[in-house]
Amino acid sequence: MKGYLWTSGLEAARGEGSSNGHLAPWEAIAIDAVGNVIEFWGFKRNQGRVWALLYLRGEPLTAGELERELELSKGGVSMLLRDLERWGVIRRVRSPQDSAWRYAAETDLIRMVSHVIEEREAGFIERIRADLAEAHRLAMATGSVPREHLARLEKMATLAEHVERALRLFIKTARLDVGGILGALREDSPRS
Amino acid sequence: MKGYLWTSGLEAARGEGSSNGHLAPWEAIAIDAVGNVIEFWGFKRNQGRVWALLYLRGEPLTAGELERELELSKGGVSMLLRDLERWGVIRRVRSPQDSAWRYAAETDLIRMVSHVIEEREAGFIERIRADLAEAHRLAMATGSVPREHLARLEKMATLAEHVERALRLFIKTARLDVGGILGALREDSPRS
DNA sequence: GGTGCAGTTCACGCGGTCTTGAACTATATG
DNA sequence: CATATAGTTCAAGACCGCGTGAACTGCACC
Repeated sequence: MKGYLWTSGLEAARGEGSSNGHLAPWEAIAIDAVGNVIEFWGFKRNQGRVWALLYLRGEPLTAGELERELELSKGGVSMLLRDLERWGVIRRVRSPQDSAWRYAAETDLIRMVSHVIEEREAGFIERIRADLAEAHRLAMATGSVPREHLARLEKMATLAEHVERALRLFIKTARLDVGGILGALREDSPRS
Repeated sequence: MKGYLWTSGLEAARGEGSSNGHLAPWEAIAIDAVGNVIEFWGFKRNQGRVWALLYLRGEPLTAGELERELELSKGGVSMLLRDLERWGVIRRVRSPQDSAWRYAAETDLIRMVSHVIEEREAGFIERIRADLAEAHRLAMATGSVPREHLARLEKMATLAEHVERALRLFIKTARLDVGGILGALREDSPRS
């Protein structure tokens, strides 16, 4: 399994073929670890795995390669790449003579996560607030709602506000904290 | 964390007339809102709903009442109460002459959430770290792994550390922040 | 126009999670 | 001890999201 029709000049230099369709064991482990983290954060596991592979390899890969290495379907890869690109975590690069797109990992995975979570959470909180407000309105309109019941509802709303604040603060600090190591992920010394 | 798109509680409450026991529309909305939050945090939606009803009502309810009001099954209520009680968010109280237990909401919902999340996250991070370490070990043992690949793997590990730190910090601050309003949930001041 | 390949879209099926409902245990009461 | 009611457990099934694979589009080159 050495010769590839589709990888002619570019890869020839790194002859040792580890990419015949299954990952090196250590890669598999690391990639799955990232997949788990990403899943924990509410994304798809395979989104994380795709990013991880691209990042670990360092060089842009084609959709076909991702498909083979990660054992995913064509359609699946397409959708995953779509999402990742829209979120700005991977970059589409046109390869010189090859007719296929290639994808490269951006280093700001975290910024994506925090950004998307921030948006998601914004809409989320928004809805909660709206619902609680509506509940309050209805309760008032009803008229016959005991005073302390209303009071508890109001307290609930303030609780929501506080939780919201805590969440926002977290995202902000996470951004800052992690932002500090963005440089660490970046290729500071491209000596290859 | 799968459903950050739920059908708005506003309509949900109006749809099905009142075949339920006697859950006021405004209660339904507020309760569902809490359920959504709780679900967002990785728990079961109905755990949040149960707590919310108990909290809003202010007085202890029996399992049967919960079953009726929230339209849940007997078995389901049993399991939900079990979890909630173990986490210390509700309290089992013996009622004077009635032969059934009653359950009352504790006010430290958040402490539970942060506590459980903390534990969950601790084990989670632990495993990620172990996985990455293992990947690194394997990669080293393999011998033929390019240096920059190894370097990226290491960077990944440090990223993980930073994320971990950010998470811990979040939980801590959330605890503190929310702790401040525990008093607000308690039965003293009607207004925030 | 035709062939081949890259990429996209989407209905379906699989797998995992939550809920149900019934069988079971526990406890009280006459 | 028989009966009733409260509470628990668990297999079966409802439910839902994800990935698959096939049909489709688009593009390039012959």
